[in-house]
Amino acid sequence: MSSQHPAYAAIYAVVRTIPPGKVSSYGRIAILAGFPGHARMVGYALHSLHTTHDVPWWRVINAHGYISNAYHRDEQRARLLAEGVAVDARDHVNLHEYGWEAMNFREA
DNA sequence: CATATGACCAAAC
DNA sequence: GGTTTGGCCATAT
Repeated sequence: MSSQHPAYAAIYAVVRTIPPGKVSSYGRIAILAGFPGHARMVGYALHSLHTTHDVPWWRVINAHGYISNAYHRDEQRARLLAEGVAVDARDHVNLHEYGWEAMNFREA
């Protein structure tokens, strides 16, 4: 792998942990990777993936539940829909339904 | 080394 | 629902 920064490896590892049909946020990934508050680094790390398809980058959206990716939002929406995640016409995902366990405190 | 920009976030208005 | 502000840090120039 050609990770520029050591922290990227941890970020990628956490993103790979997201199960299909679920989504998480940049900030939450940063916390799980051991870098609370460094959400921006997560976004940069995922952007750095470019063509490397080792990581399910499409399962990561912003904390508001919206797709933040301006470059591949169409592809990201299509991939999420393909996994069963309902994406709104405004590229919005219901975090209460599809949010990953790590950010979903009510499951009972 | 200094600035600007960015797949962010939370609080405030 | 929207915008603005301050904060975090990696890259590019």
